[in-house]
Amino acid sequence: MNSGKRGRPRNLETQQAILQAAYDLLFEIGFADITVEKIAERAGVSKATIYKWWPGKAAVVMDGYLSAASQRMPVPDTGFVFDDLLAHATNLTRFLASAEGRVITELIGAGQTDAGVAEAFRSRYVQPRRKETRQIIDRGIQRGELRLDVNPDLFIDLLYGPIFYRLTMTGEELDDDFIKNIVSLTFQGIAQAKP
Amino acid sequence: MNSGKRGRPRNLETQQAILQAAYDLLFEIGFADITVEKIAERAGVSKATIYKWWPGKAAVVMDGYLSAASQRMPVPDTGFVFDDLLAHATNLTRFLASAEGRVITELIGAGQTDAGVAEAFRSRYVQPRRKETRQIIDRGIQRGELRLDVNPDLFIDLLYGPIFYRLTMTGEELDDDFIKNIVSLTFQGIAQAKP
Amino acid sequence: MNSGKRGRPRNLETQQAILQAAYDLLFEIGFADITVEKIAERAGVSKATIYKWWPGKAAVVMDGYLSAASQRMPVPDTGFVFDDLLAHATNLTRFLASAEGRVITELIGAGQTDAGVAEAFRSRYVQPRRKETRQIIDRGIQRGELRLDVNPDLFIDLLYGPIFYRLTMTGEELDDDFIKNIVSLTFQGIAQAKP
Amino acid sequence: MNSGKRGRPRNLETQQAILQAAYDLLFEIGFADITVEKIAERAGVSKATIYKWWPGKAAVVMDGYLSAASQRMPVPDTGFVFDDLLAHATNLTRFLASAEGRVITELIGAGQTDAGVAEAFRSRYVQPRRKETRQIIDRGIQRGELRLDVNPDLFIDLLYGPIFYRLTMTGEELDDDFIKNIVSLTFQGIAQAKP
DNA sequence: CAATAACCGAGACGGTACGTCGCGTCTTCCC
DNA sequence: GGGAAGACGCGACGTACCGTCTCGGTTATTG
Repeated sequence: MNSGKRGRPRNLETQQAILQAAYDLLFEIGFADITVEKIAERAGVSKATIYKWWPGKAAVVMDGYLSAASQRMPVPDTGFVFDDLLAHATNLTRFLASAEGRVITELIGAGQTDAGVAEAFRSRYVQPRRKETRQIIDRGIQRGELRLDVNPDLFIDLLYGPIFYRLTMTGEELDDDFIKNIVSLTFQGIAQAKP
Repeated sequence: MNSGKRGRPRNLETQQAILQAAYDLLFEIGFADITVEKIAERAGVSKATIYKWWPGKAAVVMDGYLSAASQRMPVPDTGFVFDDLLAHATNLTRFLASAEGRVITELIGAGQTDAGVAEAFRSRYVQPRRKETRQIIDRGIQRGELRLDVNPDLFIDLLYGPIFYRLTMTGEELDDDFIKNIVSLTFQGIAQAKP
Repeated sequence: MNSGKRGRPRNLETQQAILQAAYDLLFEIGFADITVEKIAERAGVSKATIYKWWPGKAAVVMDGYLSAASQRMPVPDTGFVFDDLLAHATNLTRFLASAEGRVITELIGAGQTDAGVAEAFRSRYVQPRRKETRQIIDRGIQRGELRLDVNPDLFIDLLYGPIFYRLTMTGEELDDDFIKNIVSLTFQGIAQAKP
Repeated sequence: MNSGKRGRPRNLETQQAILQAAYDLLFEIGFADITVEKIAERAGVSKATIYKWWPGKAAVVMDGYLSAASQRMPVPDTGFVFDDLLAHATNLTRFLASAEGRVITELIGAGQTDAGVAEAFRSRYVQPRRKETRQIIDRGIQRGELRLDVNPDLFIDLLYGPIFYRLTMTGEELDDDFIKNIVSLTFQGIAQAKP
């Protein structure tokens, strides 16, 4: 077993060059046109090295995106859930409407036929984002602004769901108006009924 | 004068054999493992014939699914929007939880990197389903059970969104309980406020 | 079964381009440095096409050599076995001392670890050459110039053996003198003549 | 003062383990399937160590064979050249007909495209064997049993040549009968005896 | 009812990428 | 300072599909 430090150590720069190359190509030519060979060439690395650490193109590219795109979305805190959620959803949507949107979309697509990729996307992208939203929601619950009788994770499904549904299925525009309507509608459901 | 109908006409059976083969393979080996060659072999058809009528594998398979899977979901009509929507959404979810779920999922995935496929999926799958739901919703509006101040298409986004979000992104189970909660929550938003 | 003529027929030029490319490379860069990829590139052909018709590099190259190098050695007929054999062996040796020598040598080498290649070399190179020599020998036997009590194929082993032994094992020069001595000795034997 | 022996000295056992591993593999899987990695693994040695002392696989394997296979063939001395040569050639042939035959054959093959290997084979295998035979022949010459007018090295070519010719080129069986005939013919010549 | 044109199965082909293997080199740690 | 462990660039392997292209043969419509 090699739990010690025998042998030539893995070159960190090499790994990062690979991830960076994958990330760049993702924006330049898109997921479908990426090949392991192109990644290797751009990273100045041999194909074999890539296959040593990742099972295939989808895995490298996903890892490349996930490693680079750690720029956290700011989690607003205005004192009101509604405003917080609206701001957060608007941020997300603008992000998705930019070049990143196509990329995210392709990654989701890749996940539909590759369980490993899907798992990575879930644990490193979806769940963290949900955690952020959970903060906002938990604050709202503590303040008594939101229902107490329903699992709050459902609130997130209700909010994020329509956004990604448009993004991946109907292809309709994700504009600020849409978000405002979604949040409002969602709210009039989840808001504590006034006495 | 050549009024457009010279020569041997296109053999309908051939086309259907291709679509059927594509459809069958979709369930047997999944979208990712399908190849044009396999479709051709199973249909007893030459590859060239397939390429004559479709631009590539994704298109044939999507067409194969869409042509075969025209079994309409029954549109319930109980006299109450809530019950209708709950029944409809439950039907859909059970359908998606079956073997069809994986297939639909793969098709959505394919659409993320293939505009033609996405377009076909939208116009022949998504929009028709939405039309069905529109009927339910329109009846609800006419009966005064639903808000009048919001574009009713958003109701559909709100309802369908979370379902496909779970299906394609979080991978969490789609059980009857989940649907019931989603519909209820959605409703307390879109329902006409009691006086 | 495809005993008929269905499908696009095999392109003869393609096959010949492959064999020609293999043959040329054999002289230009030598057997060891040939790769299937280089043959494919030079022949303007895809690797897959080569692998469709030959099991690997050794087979194509051997076939390429054997197909091109059909230039028969003239079979001399002077009326005397000794002169005929001397002339024939001298021709062969001069041939082997030219650029062809290295090539033949490499092909023999390849045959040592590849049964298919060895078989091809035997049936298409070795045996035909032996047939030629058999003619000379048979004429000698009929004329009563050679022993009748021994299998004449052994004569060929005795004559060709030392030539290829030098070529492949000792590496010593193959000059006309050597051949003259070999033929003479073969004829007269190495034993001291009884007085 | 550094009297030449600083640091850990080269481990002789390591070298021998490498040669032994190469030798064993030669018989187990054959020359073609040997890789430096397999030798290293079997010898419990790192690849780099092998490359430190040999230029490549062919060299190690050849060295491995040559180092291990030093079991000299007994040089018979009956008082008659013919009997001595017949016995010696028969011994050799039986050796070549055993498992060693394939191995020798593969080594000869390797030598055809690798000058270093060929050189090693010649100086450490071919020449020593020839020296042995030279002894027999020299005794025969001194006894007046063999011609004095010809370079005696040619006798060896004449004798060994046909054996290796069969082994490497025609692939025909090397049985005792063949050897007997070859030796006899070599002695008496193929020419019809003059009356 | 024959000519005509399109259809179609079989399958060869040039390409591109795949994922793997072995080479020979290099780096780090351990003895 | 020798040597194992093992990462790495490189180059070739043999395979799989792609999409295209002949072929030979078929089949309906039209003149």
